[in-house]
Amino acid sequence: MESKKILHNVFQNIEVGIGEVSKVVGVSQRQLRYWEKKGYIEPISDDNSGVRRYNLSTLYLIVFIKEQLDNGFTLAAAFERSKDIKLKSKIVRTFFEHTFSDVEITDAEKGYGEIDLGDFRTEDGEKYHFKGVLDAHGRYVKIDK
DNA sequence: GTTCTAACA
DNA sequence: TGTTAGAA
Repeated sequence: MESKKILHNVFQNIEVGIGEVSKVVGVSQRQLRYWEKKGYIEPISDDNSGVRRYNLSTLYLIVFIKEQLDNGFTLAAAFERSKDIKLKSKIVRTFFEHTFSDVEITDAEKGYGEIDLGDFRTEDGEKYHFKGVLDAHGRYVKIDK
């Protein structure tokens, strides 16, 4: 199997118990159960033991909500913001799908390189090839027609 | 020892 | 929201 898929599988199958989540993220178990009752988070559903397990994406959600809470937002506001972030992330991911196919290192010492961003088209259908460049001049894009 | 629900503070 | 009780 392709290593990319294996990794994806690994991350997809990571499960964390409520105790560990609580300890690591700094959210009480009581809060976690309350958020669940409110419908903001959901444990992995496949087991009927009644013991809560959370997957990676839920863990990210929990961390995000915790951060928002620390920044003074209410729980409801935090959740709304998480939905916003999730949608935006999806848009970005879709747009950049199958890009970043290659990165050429131009200066290993200084950490410079060129990222192949792939082909994009304009509204009119004209195609361009983009490269993201990082060098002594900073970061910019190169466009080839 | 951990996690569960429910209830009280 | 914290904390505790008693059970699983």
